[in-house]
Amino acid sequence: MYKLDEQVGYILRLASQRHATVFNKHSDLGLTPTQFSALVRVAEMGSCSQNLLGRRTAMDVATIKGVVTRLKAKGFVELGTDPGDKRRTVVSLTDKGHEVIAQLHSFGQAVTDETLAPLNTAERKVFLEMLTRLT
Amino acid sequence: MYKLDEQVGYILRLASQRHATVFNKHSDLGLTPTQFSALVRVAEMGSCSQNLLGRRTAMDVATIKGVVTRLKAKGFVELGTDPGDKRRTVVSLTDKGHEVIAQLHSFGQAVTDETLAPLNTAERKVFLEMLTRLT
DNA sequence: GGAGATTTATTTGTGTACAAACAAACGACC
DNA sequence: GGTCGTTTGTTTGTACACAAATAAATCTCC
Repeated sequence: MYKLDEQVGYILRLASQRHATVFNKHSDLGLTPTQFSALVRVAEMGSCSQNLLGRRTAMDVATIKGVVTRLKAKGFVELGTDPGDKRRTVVSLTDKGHEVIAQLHSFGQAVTDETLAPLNTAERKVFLEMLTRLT
Repeated sequence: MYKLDEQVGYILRLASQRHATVFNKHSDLGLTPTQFSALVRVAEMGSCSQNLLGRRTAMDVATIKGVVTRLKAKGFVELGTDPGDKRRTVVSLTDKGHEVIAQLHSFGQAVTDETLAPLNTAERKVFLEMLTRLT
């Protein structure tokens, strides 16, 4: 018998909502989970095109446009044009962006730890490995 | 060293996106995952208030209002007022809604099976049990 | 150097997701 | 029956999430 509560898609939504709650509880830089991901990824990459950033953070071109716009408005990134290709918008961190990266890493680790709190260390490893196979 | 690709929140987003892709690939009634959940839940409950439906599908009051509006526009549900409490909007299935429920159950099962395809039967059980503990 | 395919980005539209403000209705208490 | 707290629902606003249409720019081929 079909039960909504046992469907992986439905449970994924509930788990994501709880993760969002944990994220918002800890958040103090006014960033959303999506903005956080984009910012952390720009820091990893040093600077990159908007399109590549979207692809490296699993965001649609329209979505990353909005996220980058808001990160710029918040002063964490600055935009430029690629001298070698006028189509490209180059995204890089501002000084302010650089300053908060270490704090974002700590914050992100705390969110992950609290989200995974119901699982022990061995379970976390198994769970993340399986979840990753579903992506 | 902090890695975005290893954070549970980020991986949950990727898994949800893949699930959405699987859902859209199979979908032929023009329903979104959220509308599907709401419709299947109304069928389970026989009829219920909009507020209860929202709570039983983990949707905010503003969100369930929109979802119910669209399900009504698509002809799957009808709305009424609770004679015992004028505040309440009662949501129930139309004939059309009743007609598609068996099909929705099959479709939902297919989506779940395909989403979980990278895991074997034993792994699925373990995974769903752990995922449920994170909700 | 012109044509055509592809890439990058913007814009518009639809559908969530949720916070917050607001209003009608209900029930408990006096 | 009036007050107050709570419940249910609507509306507005912000932030995604993504499809589709559009345009500028690039690259390849002729």
